[in-house]
Amino acid sequence: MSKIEKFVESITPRDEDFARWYTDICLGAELCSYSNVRGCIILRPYGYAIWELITAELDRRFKDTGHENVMMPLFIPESMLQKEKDHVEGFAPEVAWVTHGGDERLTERLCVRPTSEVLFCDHFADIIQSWRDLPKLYNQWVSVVRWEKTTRPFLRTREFFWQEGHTAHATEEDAMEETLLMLDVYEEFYREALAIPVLRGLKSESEKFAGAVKTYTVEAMMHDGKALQSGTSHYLGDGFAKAFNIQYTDKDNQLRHIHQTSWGVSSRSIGGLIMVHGDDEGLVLPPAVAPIQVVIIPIATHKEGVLEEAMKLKDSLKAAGLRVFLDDSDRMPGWKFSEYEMKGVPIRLEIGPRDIANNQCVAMSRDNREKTIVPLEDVAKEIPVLLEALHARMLGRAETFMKERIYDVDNLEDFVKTMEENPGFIRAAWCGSADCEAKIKELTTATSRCLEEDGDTDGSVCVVCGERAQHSVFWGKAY
RNA sequence: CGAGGUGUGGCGCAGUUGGCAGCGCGCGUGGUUUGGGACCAUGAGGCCGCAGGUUCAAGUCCUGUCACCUCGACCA
Repeated sequence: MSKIEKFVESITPRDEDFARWYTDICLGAELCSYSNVRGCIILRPYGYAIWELITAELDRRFKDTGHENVMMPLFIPESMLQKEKDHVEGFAPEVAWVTHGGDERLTERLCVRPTSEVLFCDHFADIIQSWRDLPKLYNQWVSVVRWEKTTRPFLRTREFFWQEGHTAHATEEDAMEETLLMLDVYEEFYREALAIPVLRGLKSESEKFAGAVKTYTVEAMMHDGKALQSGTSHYLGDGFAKAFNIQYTDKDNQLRHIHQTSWGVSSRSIGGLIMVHGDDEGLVLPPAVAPIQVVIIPIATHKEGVLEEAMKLKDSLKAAGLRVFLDDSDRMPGWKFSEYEMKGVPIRLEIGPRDIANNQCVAMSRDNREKTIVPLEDVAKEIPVLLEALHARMLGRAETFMKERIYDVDNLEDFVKTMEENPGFIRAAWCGSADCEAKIKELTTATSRCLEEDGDTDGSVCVVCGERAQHSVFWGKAY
């Protein structure tokens, strides 16, 4: 490790200053740039390429589950936003308003969408008449604006990129099924595409989405033990339908309100990727979302045959369906090693005169720095195997990390002490009262992340008040 | 929104009692190099965040303003 350290001076050690380390990676790996627009970032090509892969992974899953993409307007008239009371109250403090068109003051202010529930509702009211029109399974890929006061790249910016799914169903059962299905999709996406394990479960009343009946969440644990709310799926009930008068004629000729869901994952997931997998050398990307899966670094490019062999390698990997990049620039090899480690490229292939003499190349896996000698003729077959193993190690490592940092606690004193001394989550029983939840937040700054699914509360009592417990809850400090 | 911090070539910084705007990295060109961030030579690049003021003279002093960063309260 000491040998490596001196070559990477530009990045702050992770365990010395986590926040600065995070920023160093965002900038150093060229994911984004700060812009001169306050609170907004510029996604650079490498960062955007990751986002494109994330969107592709999610979009495929949405299509596989029967969803269609649409596009709603960027603006919401004030009167439309105000139709659902809880919803407005939740978002009012952080909406941006358009008051002028050209020189003229608008007769009605337009809000820049912070989320699009009301736009979808307005549209659903227009297109839904009969039970035959249901369900409507829509999604959109857009950016939204929330006027945040404190911002950080990817984790909290005033404009961010996301998908928001909005669905309309005939019955509560159908809508609940959809809500949970999309939670499954998110969990599977995080594990299989991002190699990030998540806790999943229901949000408490105080943590749920403004206007929702129930909010489900997937929560990931970052390397510093803090929680990142990584995706949410809401059962909206028929509250929006009543506010917007969205009714359909059922088979029995009765008018009924629809039941709705909404669900979203944002560019914040890139922040999770950094904070779960990154190390002191930089980013570490799981193959599924790595813009470059294999980088080929030729050694001594001026020597006979080196570039030719490197190009052959590139062609055979490309033919095998991999995203591969050959860096034939005149940088020093050592410089390139550091550069692609910073960028988290899963596998580096070195090929030089010595390798060529032996009809081989050297593959290094980014996550554990292990080198494997691969015969040239086996490259197209062996690299996918290495990539698969790398993904499995990343997921396994993150899973172990999280499991080792979930502490079971049964009294308030231990709760406070554990939260102070150990980064991570606490699992503790809770009576369900908002007062007890607030008490924990006041004492520790930790919040309830989610209620444990099938959590066992038999015979246990609330960690705060000692009343009979209703839920087993995961608590943690959150981003 | 509170508290702090920073604005000087692309980036990181220095600039003393006010007196020629500098250094490192990066960048261009030529050459030698190439298995963990090379070296030599030679170049280019600045309205010192912005606006006032004090002064013979302001990067430096005064007033105002803007932007960004970090940490806290609220949020994907």
